[in-house]
Amino acid sequence: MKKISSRFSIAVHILSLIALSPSPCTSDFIAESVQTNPVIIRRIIGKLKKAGLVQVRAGAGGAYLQKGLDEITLLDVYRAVEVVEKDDLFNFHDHPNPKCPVGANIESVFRTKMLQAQAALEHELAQVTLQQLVNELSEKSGS
Amino acid sequence: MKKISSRFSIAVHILSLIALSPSPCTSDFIAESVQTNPVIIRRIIGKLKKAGLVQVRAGAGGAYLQKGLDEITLLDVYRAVEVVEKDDLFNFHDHPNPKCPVGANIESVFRTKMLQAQAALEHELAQVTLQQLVNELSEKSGS
DNA sequence: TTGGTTGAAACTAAAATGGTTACATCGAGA
DNA sequence: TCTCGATGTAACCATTTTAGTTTCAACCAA
Repeated sequence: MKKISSRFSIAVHILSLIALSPSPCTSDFIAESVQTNPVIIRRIIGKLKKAGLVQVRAGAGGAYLQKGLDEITLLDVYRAVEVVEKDDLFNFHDHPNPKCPVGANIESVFRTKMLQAQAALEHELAQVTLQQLVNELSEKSGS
Repeated sequence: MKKISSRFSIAVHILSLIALSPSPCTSDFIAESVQTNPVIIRRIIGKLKKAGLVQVRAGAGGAYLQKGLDEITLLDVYRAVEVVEKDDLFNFHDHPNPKCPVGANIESVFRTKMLQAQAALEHELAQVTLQQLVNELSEKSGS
């Protein structure tokens, strides 16, 4: 395949950093923790902003959470960074031959199964809030 | 992201075709139902063969199932076509900064959650056998 | 022996990703 | 008000993956 983009993991990293850092989080500061280019960070923050998860102080600099940590789930982040379009994790091959009994019906049958699998994945993501994640992070860095 | 390769859906198509077709399934015949190039089909059949799911008559032509329909799950197929490496659906960004409390620990915390989500997806795939899928296909094409 | 088939290599085109540079714009503080 | 740092984009580039195509040697059954 291809894996799910690292945008997702970077976005989670960014949000955790904003949540835990007392100082204002500029894209430069965040880029140093993620170890990538500040533009990459800004691009992802842009998506998080569009999803209403964070807010950015233009000019002054720094990103801030727009919701409580326990109001943001991993699914929200996953959706925000457009890891996949809704209901579209699995690629289907285009236009099977409709004259063939298998080709004519495989799509709808297979798609149903795939939607179930995808729903299971998303359900799992929806179970985890950033609050839980940050708590675990704090425990680890504390010990 | 990127979506999960259509190899997966094509592989399922191929196996269903083999299961349902009375005549021998050559890559040309299959390619016509899938509506793609025969070489694409052979490449995927090669992977299914490596996974022990099908067997091919070299020279003569035609692919045949090597296991019972109820012994093959969608997870088997998913793994066979190497949709993703094991435990690797989600991409993690490389080398976060270990000097940062978040960067140092985000990977292990996040990865745990991702493995759970991936396990949920794979569990769902493991629930569906080709037998079920073929049954549903038959019902549809019969009606 | 011949014809149809597989298996594999080599190549192409398109798309997605991650990364980089450059720059206009904004806004808070001196 | 001016300046400096930060954001938001656009434009580019290299790499990887995918899907598709052509070509051809090897194989085997009739």
